[in-house]
Amino acid sequence: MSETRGRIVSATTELFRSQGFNHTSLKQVTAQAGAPTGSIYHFFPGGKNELGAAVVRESGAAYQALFEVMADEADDIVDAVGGFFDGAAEVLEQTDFIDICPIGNVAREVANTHEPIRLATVEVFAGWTAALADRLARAGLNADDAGGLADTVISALEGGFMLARARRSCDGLRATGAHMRRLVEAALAGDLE
Amino acid sequence: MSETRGRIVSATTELFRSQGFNHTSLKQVTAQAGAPTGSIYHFFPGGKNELGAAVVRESGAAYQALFEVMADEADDIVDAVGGFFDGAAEVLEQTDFIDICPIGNVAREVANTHEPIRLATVEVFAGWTAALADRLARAGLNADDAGGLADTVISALEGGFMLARARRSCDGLRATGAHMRRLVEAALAGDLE
DNA sequence: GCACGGGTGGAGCGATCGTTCTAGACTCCC
DNA sequence: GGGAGTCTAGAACGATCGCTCCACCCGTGC
Repeated sequence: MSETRGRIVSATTELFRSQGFNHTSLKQVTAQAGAPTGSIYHFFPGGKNELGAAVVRESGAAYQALFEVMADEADDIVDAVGGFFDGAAEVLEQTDFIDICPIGNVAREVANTHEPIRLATVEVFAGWTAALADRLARAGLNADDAGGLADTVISALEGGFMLARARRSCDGLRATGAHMRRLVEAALAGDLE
Repeated sequence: MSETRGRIVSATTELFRSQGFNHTSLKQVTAQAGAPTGSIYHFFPGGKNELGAAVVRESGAAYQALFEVMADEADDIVDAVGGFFDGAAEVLEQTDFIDICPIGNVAREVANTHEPIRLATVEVFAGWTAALADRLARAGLNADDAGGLADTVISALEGGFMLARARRSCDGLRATGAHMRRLVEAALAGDLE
């Protein structure tokens, strides 16, 4: 409805990307969004926690939509997985290693301290792994194996982000993507057990 | 030398584990360590940043030493990798998902905002991947492949921690460990290219 | 023209942050 | 015994935190 709400959410998303949840202040949000404090509390009466949860949910949904589009365009699920890692590496390099997944940032920060936001991250991860597992199952994997493999790919992606950003190099992330590609390939070929 | 310094570092390590860098206040550190503010600034004149960097470096070295011991005791590098994931999952469950790697927590928080700590995380990751790559190379892998595979395993481990802690379940972490085991096995068998 | 409600704008609250500073206790060498 | 240096102890500082509160603007329905 209101475009102000959208500006607040996207400004906060950007700030979470580069500084995480705890290091982002509402003053920074108001400055970057060009919105006053009152508007934040108008749209998010629960304050920073509610805003944080909304950011996690909405940008989580956006990433999932992006994955679906890329997977639809790819030749098969193997290429889709490999392409997602390569695409992420490219974006990371182009943005000077700032444009990292904000959900992963927040997830490790709040898991023990901000229960409502933790639940939002769980929802997002569940959506991602379900979307990937579904495509793996449609490619021929049984449901159990598809779930475990999806968890592995998402774990490697998030951990790869962490390593790439710390090092300011995407070499490891690309190598990880290549290994995930290989892993999916082998699983679909029936080499899993 | 001083046991107070040790108490400060280990108290901070515990706090970083469960709340990360930005959410940990020096007041909490003094309370948990039973040491006054003055002592923190005596041992770490650079304040919170210097303390944080020391915690990253020292607990990073401790994890590396643990890995070396486990790898020495394991039958081979394949079992060592698998065992490390399983051991981590067990510890996570026993500590109600609190005892997670503090370096990974801090790494994503500070990568864009606290350069000295970021450099400490880079050093630690370099030590870990070098230690793992060295064992992979000794098992027969060429140096390039060993480096890429080590990055993949460390990424999957850290990402697996993130997922496990958010979900409060280690199922995905164990599945990821099994896949890493399989990946190392395949690489050593020469199925890499 | 007027009342009303969604939304804007920002001053100011108490609490807490990282840090500084000074005073004192303890240990060791002269 | 005395002086130096190491370490402990915590009060206090300015800055900043998340948040509350209220005055105001403006489009819409009557």
